[in-house]
Amino acid sequence: MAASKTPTKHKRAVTLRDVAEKAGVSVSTASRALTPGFTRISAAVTQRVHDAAQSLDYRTNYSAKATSTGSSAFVAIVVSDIRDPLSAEIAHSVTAVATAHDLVPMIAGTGPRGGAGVQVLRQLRSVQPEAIIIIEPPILDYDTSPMAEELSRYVKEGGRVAIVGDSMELGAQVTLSWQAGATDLMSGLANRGYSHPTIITADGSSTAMRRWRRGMETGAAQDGLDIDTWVVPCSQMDRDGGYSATKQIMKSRQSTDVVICASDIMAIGAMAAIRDAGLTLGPDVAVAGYGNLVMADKVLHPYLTSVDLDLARAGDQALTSCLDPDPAADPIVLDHRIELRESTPTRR
Amino acid sequence: MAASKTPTKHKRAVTLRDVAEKAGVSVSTASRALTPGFTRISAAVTQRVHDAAQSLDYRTNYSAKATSTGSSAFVAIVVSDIRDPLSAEIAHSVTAVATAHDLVPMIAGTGPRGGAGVQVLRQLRSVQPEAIIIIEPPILDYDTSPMAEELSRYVKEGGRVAIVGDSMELGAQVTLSWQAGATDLMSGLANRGYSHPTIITADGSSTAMRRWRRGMETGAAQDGLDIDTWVVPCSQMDRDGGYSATKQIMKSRQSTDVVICASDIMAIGAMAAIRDAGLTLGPDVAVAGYGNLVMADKVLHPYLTSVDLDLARAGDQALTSCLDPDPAADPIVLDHRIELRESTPTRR
DNA sequence: TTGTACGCGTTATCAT
DNA sequence: ATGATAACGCGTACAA
Repeated sequence: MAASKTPTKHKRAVTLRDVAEKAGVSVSTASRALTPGFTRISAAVTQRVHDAAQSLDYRTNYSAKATSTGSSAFVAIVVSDIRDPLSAEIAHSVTAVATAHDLVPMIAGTGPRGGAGVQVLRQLRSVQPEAIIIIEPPILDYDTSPMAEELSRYVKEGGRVAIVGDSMELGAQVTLSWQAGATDLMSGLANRGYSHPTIITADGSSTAMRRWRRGMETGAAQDGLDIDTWVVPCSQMDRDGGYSATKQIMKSRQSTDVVICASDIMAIGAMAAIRDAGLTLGPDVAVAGYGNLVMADKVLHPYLTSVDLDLARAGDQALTSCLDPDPAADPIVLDHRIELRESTPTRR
Repeated sequence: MAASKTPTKHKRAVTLRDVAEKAGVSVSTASRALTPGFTRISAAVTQRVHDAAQSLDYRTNYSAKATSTGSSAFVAIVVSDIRDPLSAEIAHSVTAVATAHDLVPMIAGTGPRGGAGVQVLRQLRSVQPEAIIIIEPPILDYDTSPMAEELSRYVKEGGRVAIVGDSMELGAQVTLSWQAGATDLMSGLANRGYSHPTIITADGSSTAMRRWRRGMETGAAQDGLDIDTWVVPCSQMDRDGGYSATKQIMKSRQSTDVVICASDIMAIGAMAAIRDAGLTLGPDVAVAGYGNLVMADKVLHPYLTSVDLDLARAGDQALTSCLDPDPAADPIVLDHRIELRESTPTRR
């Protein structure tokens, strides 16, 4: 917690004044020559200044620029844990877009259950980034209102905010396709001949999970199917949770012909449970996941039926729409793409 | 590539001047009152200033502070791809330590093959962070000298650098236990009765892979074992690469009793190949991985024999040692822990 | 087209 | 112990 004892005194880096002197012009002329959009300046001088800058290896001092202009060239990305593959995928797309816009991405983590969230946001407010992008995990097991309050202060100061998730009504909203994707997946499975689906979802007040479940129900209703639901605790949305849930499902609901998991990781556990029970994956009981994570893809490729959530566009949309001067009132719902693969073969 | 067209003009946030006015003191007094280490100031004034700051919800402007002091409270983390689980794990530990030191972590990606690395570093140089931490992937399939050159400029300006990896001789060095860990793993397997190991490694000039291979050879020599080596292209260090390599190994080298993969992901593929060949994993042919990734652990827990590389400490070591005023000359080699699990059962 | 002068918010130096 | 004032590096209105 203590501030670092000996803040490094940087040796004076090359400054704009140095460039100006070397080019034989005033500082302001040098500044203008190096500003891309500037026209009223002679080509000769522009060239001289650029040459000087290059030979001195000059870099603009962002801090100074920020104090001068009031805007900072930073974009802050807040995740709960960067190690979470889904968060990482979205964060990656934000960084890519940010870099393309000459913005410097910063990443901060709130820690488990969003514990350090408020502290992190306070720190970020000191940095005055152009925008703060909040990436929420699909399972949100904590209260987001303290963070929302801190964010609203940032907004009052003119900051832009985008939320990838559903918990806060603040700034630009980008939500993954939890509902429509679920409906389409269910329809797709019905088309492949499945009639007794059991879905594994999570308890708690997660909006994403609620939507997912509703989407599944809608899809089932469209095709006149009954749907069995198995609920696991939020903390069990991993391989082990999927494994034990599936094991019990196969004991208690033997008519089940497909297990649909709310995450790919759980689906991996489900597949293991089916194999360990001596059943054949697919013909006996099929498995579908949700999210189409690169990681799961790497592990199981090309095998697990899943729903691609277009995560790469999530970051793009979030950053673009919250930097957009016109505030798009409605939440942006991302696309999805059903990926029917070998884990759910067509049923005769 | 274009700069964002309309840099947001932030409304004037609360400034130190506002706080000073509200507290009825001068700006400099307010500044001192809010600086933790300051003594020569009356308790009453300190209290008034803190109250004013709190009621106005004042936040220090880091940019202004940076222009004034010349040091910036930032730590930059450079990875090639944040989605890589190994990089993410290390980056996570850096962010945790950085936050504890009141430093703001920034993450930037170099893109595939380090393509945007130089550009990113140039941008970071504009930010003048306290330190830049480079996290290299174990398989380095590109030339790092352009980045090294850019980094050396940063160092000349007084910046601190740490490299988690082996490719650059610059700043503080932290290297994962590629060699000793490999030796220990091989010994551990020999103890469990394995006598015909085949290792799957990657070609190219990766230092990490070279060390790993040497470590394996050392371990094998200690126990008087012969070692078979299978080399795959760098680009094939994934599940599919492990799968097809193992398939061919089992055809051509039927005496193999354990396949040791240079990564957990490849090991997952290897396990699938063994099963698909109708063999029993373990008794017929065993499999070991390397890295003990959380991800692989989640997918296979508690199953795959692997070597834990103490990634959580990597970030800590990197940041701490490069901020340390005394430059530790020797590279820091991290610990490892052999995890012998069910995928390599004791052989009778 | 170019230079002068001032402001951004903060810390550091010198008085008092 | 406190306050006035000068820096820090850069952008920019204004003047030339």
